[in-house]
Amino acid sequence: MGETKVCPDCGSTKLTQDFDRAEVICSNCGLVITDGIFDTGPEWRMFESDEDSSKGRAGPPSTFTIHDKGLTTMIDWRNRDIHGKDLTPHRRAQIYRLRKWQKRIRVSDAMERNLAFALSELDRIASNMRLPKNIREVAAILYRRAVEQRIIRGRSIEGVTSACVYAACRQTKLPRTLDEIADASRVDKKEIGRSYRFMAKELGMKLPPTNPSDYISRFASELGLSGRVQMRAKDMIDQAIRSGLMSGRGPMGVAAAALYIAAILEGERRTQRDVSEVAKVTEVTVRNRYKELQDRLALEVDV
DNA sequence: AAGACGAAAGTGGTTGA
DNA sequence: TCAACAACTTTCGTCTT
Repeated sequence: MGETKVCPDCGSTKLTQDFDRAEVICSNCGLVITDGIFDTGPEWRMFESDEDSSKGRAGPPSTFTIHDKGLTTMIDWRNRDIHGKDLTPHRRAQIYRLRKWQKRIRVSDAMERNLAFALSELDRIASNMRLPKNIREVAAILYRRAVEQRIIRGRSIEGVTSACVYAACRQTKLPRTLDEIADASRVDKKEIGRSYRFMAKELGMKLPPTNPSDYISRFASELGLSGRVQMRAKDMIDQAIRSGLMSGRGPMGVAAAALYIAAILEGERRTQRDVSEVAKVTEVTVRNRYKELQDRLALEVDV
């Protein structure tokens, strides 16, 4: 690995090798560079056989308790055998070594258990929200890094996983709102936001503020609008942003308004109510943004 | 009757002292 | 830590299609 590589996504040269798997990861955006599939399956499922594993994903994972089912053997500290007799020196040395390994295994065990829970939680949230696989992968990587950086300390696992999902969505340019994620998980919006901000700082990921355009395709398909409308809406947003307007405005409101106007322009009118519903803002906000867009961009919209 | 509009008061989050 | 502030929401009455 002599040649210097560059992240194809963000252009950063800070690529790091992931520990236990032969993977190169961009430390800026979390993108996996090598095409090796990031398969979370085999590893974290550990030794607890395949029996129920974690495909069933309803409700709180029952696997949580199963993890140590009969598997965490304790080695007694007394140097006696089951009959209470003393052990031979040879035997004692052997037991000593066993204890040592027991300890070591248990340390990594705790981490693995943490990961196991977190990743199944991650999967639960992600499938709740119908997120594409690549987002889950990015989220999983972020979580791994969060664990390595000791970020979870003092924070709930669920909070951090939710934050990972949120971050992953944004990185992938398919942003979801904190509310949406809060709905899909068991953590409230506030907590997710806190965890996210902390993570962003600690992991040094710089995410640009959400671009309203990123919402367009999702909203549009939810409203059954054509590609032409989407194009038009994105154009409008680009124009507005480039001329410095719309700053400080909520991206979803902007997206909603642009979509609303574009739909009218293309003869696919939707009501303000419908648009505001998918964008999770109120009609009033749609109206306000739409007014601004209208006279700031000098659009002629015959309503 | 449904949708669009806008005023006014209320809410939660950010910012700056 | 607290108050000021802007964005956004809620509510509601009126106008338009």
